[in-house]
Amino acid sequence: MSTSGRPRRATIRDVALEAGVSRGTVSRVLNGEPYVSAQARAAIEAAVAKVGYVPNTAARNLALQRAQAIGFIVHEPHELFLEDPNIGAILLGANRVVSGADHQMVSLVIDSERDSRRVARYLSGGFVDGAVVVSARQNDSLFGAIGRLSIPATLVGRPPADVSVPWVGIDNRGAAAAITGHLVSTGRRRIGMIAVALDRDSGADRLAGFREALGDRFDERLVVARPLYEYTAGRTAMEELLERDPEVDGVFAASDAVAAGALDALRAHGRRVPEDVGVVGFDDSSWARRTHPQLTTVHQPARLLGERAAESVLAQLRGESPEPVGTLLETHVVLRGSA
Amino acid sequence: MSTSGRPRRATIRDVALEAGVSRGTVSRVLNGEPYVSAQARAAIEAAVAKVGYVPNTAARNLALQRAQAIGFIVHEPHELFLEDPNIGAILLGANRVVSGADHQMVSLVIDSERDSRRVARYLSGGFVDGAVVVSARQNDSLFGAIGRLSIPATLVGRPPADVSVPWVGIDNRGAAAAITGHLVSTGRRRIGMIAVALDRDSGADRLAGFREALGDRFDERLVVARPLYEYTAGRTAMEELLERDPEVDGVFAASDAVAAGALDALRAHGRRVPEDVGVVGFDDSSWARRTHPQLTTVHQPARLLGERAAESVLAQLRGESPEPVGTLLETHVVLRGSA
DNA sequence: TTGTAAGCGTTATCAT
DNA sequence: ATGATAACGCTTACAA
Repeated sequence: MSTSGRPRRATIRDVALEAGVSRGTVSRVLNGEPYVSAQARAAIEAAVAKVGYVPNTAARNLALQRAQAIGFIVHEPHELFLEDPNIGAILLGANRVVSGADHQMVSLVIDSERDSRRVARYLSGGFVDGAVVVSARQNDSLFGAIGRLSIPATLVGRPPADVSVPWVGIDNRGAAAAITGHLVSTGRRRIGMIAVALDRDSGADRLAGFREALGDRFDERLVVARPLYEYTAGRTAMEELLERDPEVDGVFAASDAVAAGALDALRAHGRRVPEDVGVVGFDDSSWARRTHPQLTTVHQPARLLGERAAESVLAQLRGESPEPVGTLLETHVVLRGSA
Repeated sequence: MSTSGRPRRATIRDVALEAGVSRGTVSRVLNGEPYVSAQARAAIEAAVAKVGYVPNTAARNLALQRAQAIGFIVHEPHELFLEDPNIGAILLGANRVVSGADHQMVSLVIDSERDSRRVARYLSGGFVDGAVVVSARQNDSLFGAIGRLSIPATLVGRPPADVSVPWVGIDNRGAAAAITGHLVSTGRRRIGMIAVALDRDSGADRLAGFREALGDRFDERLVVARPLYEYTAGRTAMEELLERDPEVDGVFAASDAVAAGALDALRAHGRRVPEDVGVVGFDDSSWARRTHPQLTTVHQPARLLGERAAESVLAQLRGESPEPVGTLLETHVVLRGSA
């Protein structure tokens, strides 16, 4: 009388038994190696089907010392991971090249200290061979983990000065200066900014570009800051801006989602856009075409950023370019109705 | 003269050597087990730090026969995975309970036959202990894989009749009937529908509910179908509807994103909402509050769906409730300005 | 062409 | 309280 638990999953051993060959031969067939008799191959294939064999990847990874998987790590509140079309496009691009290389991309979202530890643990296994890291904070504990594991990683966005790791990004500062310049050149005199995520390179650099473009005209009372790139942040920040100075006639919002919020706040206060105040955004995300009027904004090649980052990780995996190096991708201003 | 490759990662063995104890003791300390001398513990902790030990999860999973990870599988074009706020909310909910149970959630997106195979392979490893499956098609090859692996899985949405697997969902048909009823009861006479994703239970059921609510008044010329829940689908479908019958005074769009598109198409054709035509959506997603006017729609507890699905998988992992069973969550109509 | 056996890094049982 | 040692399922020399 045997107590039967949940049916054990078939292993190579079972296949070998069934086919009347050794495990080594089974493994060879499974991996499409040459030097196996047609006879053995047929028997093994039949046996695989019969016992319902599926390979155990954990064991395989352990033996092979690799996982055929790349992590896509986002350090961002979950809400934003979903709302932010930029991250989405980056993910899309990365996934395209990762699957093209026949690796599996696994997305991991970090939203707390606990998450951070769990992800570090996850990375430490043979679970992923490398990682694309998005929207890390300037002082992210993740950097420590990645360094310790010495696992190939590439950042999207510029890393803090003291960590050296390959990265791809855009010239946030230059782009911000360019679009602010558009506001200036179209005659706006009292220009404010809704600055966001100043704890990240993107946020800080966009503010720097704004300041640079305005020169003497820069008035720090006209910049209001928010922690996250969100629609509602745009609404409330715009309210605050109008309170501080009802005469503002130009606004640079640090992202399109934020600009959309600003637009609605302006409408609520009876301001016409672009007649009374010109508004510009950043990203050229799907938000930009859904506002009324549509947004003048900075086009950022988000998808391409993802592709490049993934390619960089794969290259590192192949042992190429060991030294960290940053790549800047081009941006450009796209003119629509809002300014 | 030794050729030195990339530095090998430290193992338990290295720690044991360094600390002058056996591997067994190290393992015990690492797993916080009792019955270890303070002395040994201290020595081991020092050694761990010194050699920079990080555990190998693949080996651990192999030995333990579990991965502490749950897959979140979305069968959807990547673009939509990002745009669809519903999926986002489901993911959020699932992730909340998965991380709460100290498991890692890994998201896998299927967008091609090749992806499908790769994901099946991935699942087959010791990589995930179970899976939450979202937006599967009625004849999804994934079902085969999951059945073969006999890995605990729970669907979000009703599975096809011939597969028996636990699921959570909403009464799409009843909800669609209810919101269509609102259109009827507010005096709309020529009511059309923009039906979407008829190859999935949600899409088909919403159409069924619409038909049911209209009874004799149902006119199949007034329903135009689209494959995916997208904003642009709403725009073009609304155009088509206006062409087919310029007199339509009510529209049920199968999702809020689609309704938003319809709204913009109506505006472009000089129709006022809700004066000339009433529009209702489905989901009560973030879209619903960003349109002008805001949408009257069906509230669907997306986040809760994700939580329940994840809980169900965890329960199965604990060996509970072996037999498949479906759960329906409540929805309700929320009235805003669009109808 | 095929079988044998030694790893891969953990955990867990059983002595001690 | 701790040390051996046998799994876990797979790959891969090396022998035959």
